[in-house]
Amino acid sequence: METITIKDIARALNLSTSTVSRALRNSYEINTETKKLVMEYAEKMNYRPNPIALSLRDSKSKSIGVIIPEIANNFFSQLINGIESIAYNLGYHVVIFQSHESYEREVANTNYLVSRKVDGLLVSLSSLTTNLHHFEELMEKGLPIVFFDRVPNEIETHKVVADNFFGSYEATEHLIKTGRKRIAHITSPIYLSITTERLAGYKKALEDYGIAFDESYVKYCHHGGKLASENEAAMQELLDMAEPPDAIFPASDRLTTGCLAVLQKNNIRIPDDMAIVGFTNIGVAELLNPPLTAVVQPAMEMGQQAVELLIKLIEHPKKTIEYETKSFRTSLMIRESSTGKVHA
Amino acid sequence: METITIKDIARALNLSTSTVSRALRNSYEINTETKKLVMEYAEKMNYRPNPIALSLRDSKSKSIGVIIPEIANNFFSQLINGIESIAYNLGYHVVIFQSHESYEREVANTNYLVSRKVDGLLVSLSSLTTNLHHFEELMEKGLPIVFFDRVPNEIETHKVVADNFFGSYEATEHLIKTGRKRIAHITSPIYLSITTERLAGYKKALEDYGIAFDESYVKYCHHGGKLASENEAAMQELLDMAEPPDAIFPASDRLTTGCLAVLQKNNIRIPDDMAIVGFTNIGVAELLNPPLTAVVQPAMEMGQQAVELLIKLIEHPKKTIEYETKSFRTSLMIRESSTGKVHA
DNA sequence: TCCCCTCCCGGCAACGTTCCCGACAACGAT
DNA sequence: ATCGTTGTCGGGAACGTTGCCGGGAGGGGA
Repeated sequence: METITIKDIARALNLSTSTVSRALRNSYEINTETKKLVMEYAEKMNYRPNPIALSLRDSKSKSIGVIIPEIANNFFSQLINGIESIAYNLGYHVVIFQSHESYEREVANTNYLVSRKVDGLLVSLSSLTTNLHHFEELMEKGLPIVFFDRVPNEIETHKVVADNFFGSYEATEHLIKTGRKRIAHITSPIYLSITTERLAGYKKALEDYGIAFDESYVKYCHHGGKLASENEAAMQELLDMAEPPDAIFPASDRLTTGCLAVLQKNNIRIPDDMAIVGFTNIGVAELLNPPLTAVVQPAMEMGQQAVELLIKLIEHPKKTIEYETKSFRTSLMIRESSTGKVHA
Repeated sequence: METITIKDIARALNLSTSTVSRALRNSYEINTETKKLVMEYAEKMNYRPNPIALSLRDSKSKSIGVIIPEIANNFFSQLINGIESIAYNLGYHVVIFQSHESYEREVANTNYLVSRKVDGLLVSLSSLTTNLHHFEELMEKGLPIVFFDRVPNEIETHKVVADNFFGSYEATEHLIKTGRKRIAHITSPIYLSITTERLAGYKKALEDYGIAFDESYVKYCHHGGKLASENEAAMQELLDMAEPPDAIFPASDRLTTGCLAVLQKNNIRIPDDMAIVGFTNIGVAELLNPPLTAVVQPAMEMGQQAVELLIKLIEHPKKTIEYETKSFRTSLMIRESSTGKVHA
C-alpha cells in the first residue's frame, strides 16, 4: 500500500512540500513551469491526495451520512439511488446506515457517523423514535441535517416528503368511488409524521364522501422485523370483526406485503371480498396476484432533492436560510386489486 | 462542533498528552490514581477519540468497502444485512457502493474506497467487468479483498458463493420431473462465474435425464437498467420459436421479474403454457401471480461469512493462509409457477 | 545608488493521536 | 556513598496536507 504523497513529490523534484501543494492547486504564486513539472510528475506517479489528512486538517470529510430504517425496501433503495447519483457528481461520499426501526441503533449510528466527521446527515426516522435529543444536539452544534419521508415536526430544518395527505386521500377516494364502504387503514405508529398525514388524508376522503370514520378500522403497527406478527394480528382482528372491512389500505411497503400474505393465507379473494390499495413502491406490483393498485412515491427524486438541500446547507452555512419542506406528489397506479376487472 | 480532545484533557489536568493517552489506554506505566483521574474526567466530558486522527496515524480506518451491482435487489440487500450485523459487532464500519453493472463505476468506486483507506474490500463483480486489473493491483499492494456471489476465477483469495451448480441442477431437475421437455435458460453474460456455474448445472440435469441440450434455448442478457429491453427481446425470441419452450429458468432476480412481465404482457398462462422457476431471493415470491417457484440463496449467511473472512484477512495479514471458497447450498421453494396446482 | 515591489519559493505550525526516548525521583543493594 | 532498578511522567516526532509568514532575487523608478 505504498501510496505516493506530496512529500515524495517534493523530494523527487527538489522542492518544498508547500510548493508542491500550491502547484497542484494551481496557485497563482507558482511559476508556470514549476507547476507543469509538478503536475506532470504527480500525474505520472498517480498521486491522489490523502482524504484522511485533509479531513483531519479542516475537519471536513466530503461525505454525508444516511440513516434509514432499512435497505431491503424498494422505497428506500430507490431513494438511495437518487442520493448517490447527486452526491457522486458533487464530490460527496455516501455512508449508509440502517436503524432497523430501532431507536438505540439510530442513536448509535448517529454517534458513529458524527465521530467519523460526516459533513451532514440525511435521516428518515425509525418507527420507534420518539426522543429527538440526539439530532437536536447535533443541530445546535451546527451539523446540517435534512430529514426525509419520516420527518419530525419538532425540528426546524429542510425536509423532503411525499404529499402523504394527497396520496392517501386519492387512494381512499378511489376505493370509495369503486364502491367500498368499510375501508380499513393499517398504518405505522402514530408518532410518525407519515402516519398522521396519511391518516388525515384517509379521514378527509371519508368525510368528503359522507362515510363515518370508525376508529376500529384503523390499526397501528410497527414496521420492524420481529414485529411482523403485529401486522398479522391486526389483520386478523379486522377479519374477525362483526362487520369486516371490504377494503384495506396499508400505509407502507412492509405493511402492504404483510397484509397480502395474510389475505392469501385466509383465502380471501381480492378484490371480490376485499379490495386493497398499498402505499408502496414495490417493483413487482403488477406481477402480484392480483396486480396491486399502489400509491407510488417518486423515491428517486425525493432522494435527489434531499441531498441537494443538504449539500447546500453544508456549503453555505453562514446564510441564515429559510428552511423549506419540499413535498412531492404521489401517483396512484390503479390495477386489479382494487377494481376487479379481468382476473386470470 | 467543539469536540474535546486529548490535549484539552491534558491541559485541564495539568498533564502531558502522552500521559493522558496512556492513561486512557490503561497503560501499566501510569499511576493508578492518575489513570482514574483522567478516565473520570474523560467520561465526564464525553471524550471520544478522533477516528480520523487514528486513521491518519496508522493508516487503518476500521472500515470496509462493499461494491455490489445494485442495492435495489433483494439478494444484495439481504446480503448487506448480513455484512452489517457482523461488521458492526467487530467494530467495523461498512461503506456501500453500487457499480450499477458498469465497469467504469466499479473502477471509480474501487479507487475512491481505496483513497478513503478502507481496510479491505468486499466485492461482487459487475456484469460488464472483464478486466480485473484494478483488483489485482490492489491485492498485490496487500489490500485484502473477498469476493462473493460473482467471483473471478483469475484472482486467488477468499470467496463466498452459493452452490450455483446444485441450485441450477435442482431447479432444472424439478422442471423435468414435472413433465417439461423444452426448458429455456435466461442468464447473465457468460464471463460471470454465476453464469457458467448455473449453466453447467442446467446442462448436467438435462444430460442426466436424457434431454438434448439446445443452445437456442439459452439466452445471455445483462442485468443493468437500460438493458432491460435486452431481456424482453430475448424472451420474445424464445416465444417466437417454432418450438417455443414449455418452461423457463431465469438465473437472477432481475431476469426473473423481467421474464414474468413479458409473459404477463403476452397473456401466457403460467404454468399451463409455460412453467417458470426463478433463481431469486425476491421477498414476495409467494404473492406473485402465480406464486413463484424459486431457488433461494442464503444471502444473509453469505454476507456474514464473507465479512468474517475479510476481517480475518485484515487482522492477521502475516499468516500466509490457504485461501478458501465457501459454498452455500441453495434451497428450492416449490410453488405454483412450476407445478400448477390450484390457481385462483 | 537606493528603495520598493513583484515573483517565487521554503520553513513552520497545526489538525489529534500514539510511540519512542529519555528524565527524574525514590529505593534497595552493594 | 555509589549504582542499578522501578515507577511515573514529559518531550518530540510522525502520519499528509495547507496556510501563514518570511525571504531572496530581480526589476523598475526616483
